[in-house]
Amino acid sequence: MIKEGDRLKKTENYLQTLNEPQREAVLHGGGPLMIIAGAGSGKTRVLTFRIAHLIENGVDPFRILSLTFTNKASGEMRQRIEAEVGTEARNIWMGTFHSVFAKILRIEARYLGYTSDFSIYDTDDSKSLLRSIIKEFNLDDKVYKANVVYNRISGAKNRLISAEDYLNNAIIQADDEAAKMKEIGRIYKTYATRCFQANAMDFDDLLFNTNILFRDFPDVLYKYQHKFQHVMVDEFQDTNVSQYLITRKLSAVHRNICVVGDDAQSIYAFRGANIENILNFEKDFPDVRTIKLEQNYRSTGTIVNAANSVIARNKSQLKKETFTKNEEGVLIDVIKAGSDNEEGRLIATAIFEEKMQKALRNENFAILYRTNAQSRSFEEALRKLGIKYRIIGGMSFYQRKEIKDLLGYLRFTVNQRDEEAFKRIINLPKRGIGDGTVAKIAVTASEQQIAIWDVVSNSGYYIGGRLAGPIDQFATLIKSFKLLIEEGKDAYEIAAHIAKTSGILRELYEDKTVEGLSRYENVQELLNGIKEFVDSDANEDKSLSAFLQSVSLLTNADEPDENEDHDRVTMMTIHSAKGLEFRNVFVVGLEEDLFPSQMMLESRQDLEEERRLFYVAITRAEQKLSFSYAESRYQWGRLKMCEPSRFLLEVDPKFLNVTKMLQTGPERPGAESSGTSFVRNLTPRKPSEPRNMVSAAAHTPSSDFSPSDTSNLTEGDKVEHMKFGFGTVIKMDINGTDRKATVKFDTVGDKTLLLSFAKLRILK
DNA sequence: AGATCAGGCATTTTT
DNA sequence: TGCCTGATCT
Repeated sequence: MIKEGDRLKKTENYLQTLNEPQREAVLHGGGPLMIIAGAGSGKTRVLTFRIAHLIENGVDPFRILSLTFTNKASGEMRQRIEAEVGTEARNIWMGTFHSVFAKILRIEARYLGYTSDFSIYDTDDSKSLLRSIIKEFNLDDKVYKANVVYNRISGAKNRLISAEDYLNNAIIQADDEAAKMKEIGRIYKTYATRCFQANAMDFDDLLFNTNILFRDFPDVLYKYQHKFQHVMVDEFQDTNVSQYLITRKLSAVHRNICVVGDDAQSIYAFRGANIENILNFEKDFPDVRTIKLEQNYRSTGTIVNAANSVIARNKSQLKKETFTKNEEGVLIDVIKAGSDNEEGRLIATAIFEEKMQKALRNENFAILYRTNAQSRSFEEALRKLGIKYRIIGGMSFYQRKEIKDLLGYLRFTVNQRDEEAFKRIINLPKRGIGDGTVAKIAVTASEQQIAIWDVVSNSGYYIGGRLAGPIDQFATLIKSFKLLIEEGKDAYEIAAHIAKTSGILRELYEDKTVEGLSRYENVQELLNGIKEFVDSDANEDKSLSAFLQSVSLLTNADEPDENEDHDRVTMMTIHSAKGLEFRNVFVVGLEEDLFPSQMMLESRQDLEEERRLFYVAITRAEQKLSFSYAESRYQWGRLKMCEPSRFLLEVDPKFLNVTKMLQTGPERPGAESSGTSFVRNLTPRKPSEPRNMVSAAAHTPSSDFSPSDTSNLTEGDKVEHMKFGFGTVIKMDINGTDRKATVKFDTVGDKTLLLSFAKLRILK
């Protein structure tokens, strides 16, 4: 326990390390406060100290609500506060909007007609439910695409528009009519009903229902309004209407609301984030104290100024002048590559050299791109140079089939009304219950007006015949799992038992392929994660239900730690890079239509948000920044010629070092070349590949490529390249047979490199 | 019920 | 190009 005297000293100590506006933000006692915090302005330090300061001045941690954007950010902040004030920090209500309000909904579920064991549907579950509704309505799924419908409904929920409101809103109906999707309202309504019947909430419901809860049950609102003496919101620029209304209501009694954000970094409008929230905050709270943190401690002068020169072009923004007292630093390298593959190689080489010259570590570097699909060429290049990397994003651990399968069992064990979990596991592993039978169960349930589980658990009565056997087995299995919950077993004990007993683990264990092994390991990894959850002191509730609630809100930024070595180059989208910083940053793929994204320009016409995204990317760099773009790129297996991005051209040229541009032209179709290769590493085709193909790898003097082929291609076969066409058919002679192949190649200087996969087929 | 195959379609970002 | 879906066969 820290003594009172020590505490005071500590406060004084950290206050001395702050600049004037930072200190004011920390010391601001009550009343609304808005902190506009530029990139790298020590925002997290201020928030941390502010909360620590409140606690040191006698505010009960239980009465502080602190909302952050990611689980990771909240975890880190909690740790830092703990370092200041000790274990009391654990009692702060801190987390993402979704996790905090899921927790509250869990406590108050009965008010809304849910049980506290409600399931949380992830995006996949939601879309799958939508697909089945669209099918049941006999609508054309090419017109009513699950994705589009989902986004429409999600957008409505984020603006607090219920299904009834949606149907009654003339403007929305006219919109849908114009888009030839006038049934969306009906779909929305059925979707909401089905979610409710399934005792399930989707991501948006967690916020939507919290609003309903606070609107319709004043007693509940009263309780939390009085409970939370201080409400803090980080990344305020990325909150949507639904989130904002919750925080406004919660802070209406004590009026101690502190929002922290940077309008220049608002990049989630596509998800309903409303930049107006930050621009209008002063209207909602006329007595707000606004503090601007404008000094950047993170980056060099060049980087800060370049970022400012970009964002200055945006019209809608608050006035703010970010500056730094750091040294000017080096110019921003601009790297021009002929192709995406060359871009990969140039960046990898640049990292390699920089690492050697400056004695840096891999973890000092980050490669930031607009879309996840761009990671491929960098992966290949880094691997070739033996540089370790990690990719954040893409297919999340929790989206893998095997993980969702086991979670499906866990969910259904906790909540037998969970329709999506049911569909997932009813025939897994295969137990002879096909689509037909599942449909029969569903029809019976709706005809008899009973729950699916009632049909399943009494299949002898409702279904009968030979189908009853396997269904009954399934029901017995689930009943035995439910028993474990009633016995009060913890999440790990139950999950481990289910993994074994359900046959999931056995099926994966018997799969000896590389993929099978890795799936098996993933399931083990999930079990480890559950064990950690149960063992952690931070979690009081160790029930399976509590675990499921927490796990469904994890994101790919919260993957289980690959504990091993941390020293890796980080690759991720710019969106995932928010809040992070790296010594050296590469912003890649700066091509028109890619960044700014063509889709964004077509659908939302919002160049400003794209520009803010660029701003976020630039300001991640501490010491050195590089931009790169390719003059041609593979997209959908096709070659595409690219223009440098308008954003790249917007950067004030005095900050740029363009001498690094490589003087090679773009890849051009028709470049002539010839050579000989020998087939090596002949591997059997994967089951998913077409029957008449065999994977093989050949070797050329300059590089590697791997053709796949039909017939009697054997190791040691001589392969002759007659001519290279770029991404076009080339003729080869293998064992006297003519083949056609698609080959990817790259031109560097005057050299032609064969780069990657070629599919060979016999020419007919 | 499950395996196989052909054809269509997609690629923006994520709590 | 490669993945997913739905139709068709066993």
